[in-house]
Amino acid sequence: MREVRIRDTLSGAVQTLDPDHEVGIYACGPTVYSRIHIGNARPFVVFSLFARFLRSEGYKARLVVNVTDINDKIYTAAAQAGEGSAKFAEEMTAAYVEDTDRLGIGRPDVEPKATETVEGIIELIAQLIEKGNAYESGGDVYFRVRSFPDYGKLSNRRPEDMDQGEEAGSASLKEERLDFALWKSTKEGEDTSWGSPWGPGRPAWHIECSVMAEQELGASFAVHGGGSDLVFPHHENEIAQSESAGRPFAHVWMHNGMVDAAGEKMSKSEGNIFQLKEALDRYGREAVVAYLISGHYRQPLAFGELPMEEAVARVERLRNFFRTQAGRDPGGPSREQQPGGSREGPPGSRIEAFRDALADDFNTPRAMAEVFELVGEANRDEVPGAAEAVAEMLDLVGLGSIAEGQDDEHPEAERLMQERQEARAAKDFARADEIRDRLAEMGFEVRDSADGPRLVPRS
RNA sequence: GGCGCCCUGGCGGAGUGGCUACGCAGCGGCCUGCAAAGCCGUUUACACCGGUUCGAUUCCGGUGGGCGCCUCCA
Repeated sequence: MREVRIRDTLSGAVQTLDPDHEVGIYACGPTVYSRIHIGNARPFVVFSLFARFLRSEGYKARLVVNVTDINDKIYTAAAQAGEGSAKFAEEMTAAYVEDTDRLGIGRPDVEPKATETVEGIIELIAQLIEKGNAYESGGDVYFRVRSFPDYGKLSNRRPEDMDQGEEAGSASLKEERLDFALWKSTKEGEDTSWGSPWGPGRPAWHIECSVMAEQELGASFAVHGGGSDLVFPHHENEIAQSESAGRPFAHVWMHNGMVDAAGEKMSKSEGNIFQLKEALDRYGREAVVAYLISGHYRQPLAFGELPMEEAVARVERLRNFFRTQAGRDPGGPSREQQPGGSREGPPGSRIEAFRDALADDFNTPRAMAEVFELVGEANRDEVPGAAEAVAEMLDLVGLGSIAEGQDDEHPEAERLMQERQEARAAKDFARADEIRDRLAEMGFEVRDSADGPRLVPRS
């Protein structure tokens, strides 16, 4: 079991995870008011793979990714679509599950929904009112920011600095403009509503995460994650809510950087979104995952045609590696190598370095460099166990499927390839090339090698 | 205005106080009937100016540029 270090947004320092306790990870999922885009997919991939890595190291990990299915934007989007908001949210949740399923990296352990957490939310709000950290006002409930002295500690800002400018709304029910809503009374045109001590209404934005995190992971858990755009106000407010109620919150805060398009953050309000579904259709799941792990999770990641084509090319290089390895090493002499066996030779030491990189603030690009180092070594000279080692590493980052042979049987193509071999033997190259063109039309590329020709499906 | 992050070879993107990251693309070569795949090579890479140091791309200070958050947002 490796020591795993993560850079913590709250302390600004690198923190080591406690190997003796379950590593509870709560990562903020999407608000389901439209199909998710690649930017939304980044935290899903990062935290899923992080949990997978921890387990492979022998940690007990539990990953919770919520779905926020109560929100102003859902009402708006549902109305535009001419649907009931409950039905609309259900459809968008299903689309989210469908899209993320296609990434092929499994599902989080738990995926709680705000709509199923309302009871616990009301309880927490009541508790905050009782302790003087929140107040009811005209059917709404607000958090009294000044009652929490630590407010601003996560995003490193002082309430005084924020308390500038004019109050936007004229008829605010808040005591102070910094206060934020915990509960909103039902407004005209809103078609879902829950009963509460403050009248019919619904939870506001941040409170659901405080409750869901604690319900699934306990009062004090290891890692809270999400996009860096959530640091303020969302995560700051979660801390305020939970800690004011005397409930210790997350130990480490782990934030992923934004995916941006043409130098600008990709966001629904910017209108520069690229849907995950579209990316999967166009480039394939491996390329999408390979793209998302191509930069360090904390850094911004540029999206575009070029980076995606590069991801496709990387995946293709890996695929070619397995194809030649399969031809070279049919019996698999190193198949008997047990995990944890020899780590001295090239394959073993690469795996060690790969895992070291992931343990060091989940450095996926450094880890992938080890994969490509080994691929290069094994392409140059025979390295026993290389294919297995590369497969093992790729599996850890959700790319294990690349190692699985996908060359389908195709009798007609096989026959043509044989015919071409005969033509080549007879030095009838015109005929051979003609057959190659026909195979190309059928979607196959022919690669000649010392071991004979091979059919490769064109990607 | 406040807080934070970033500026690496043609492009993407790691990293380090002195040692080839890696990937993609181009060019040249090897292999091949041709091609593909693969392999080899590819000419001072670390924004600028100071400082610390035997030595800085790596630490400190400043200048310039970019980005994120401060309002819904992964």
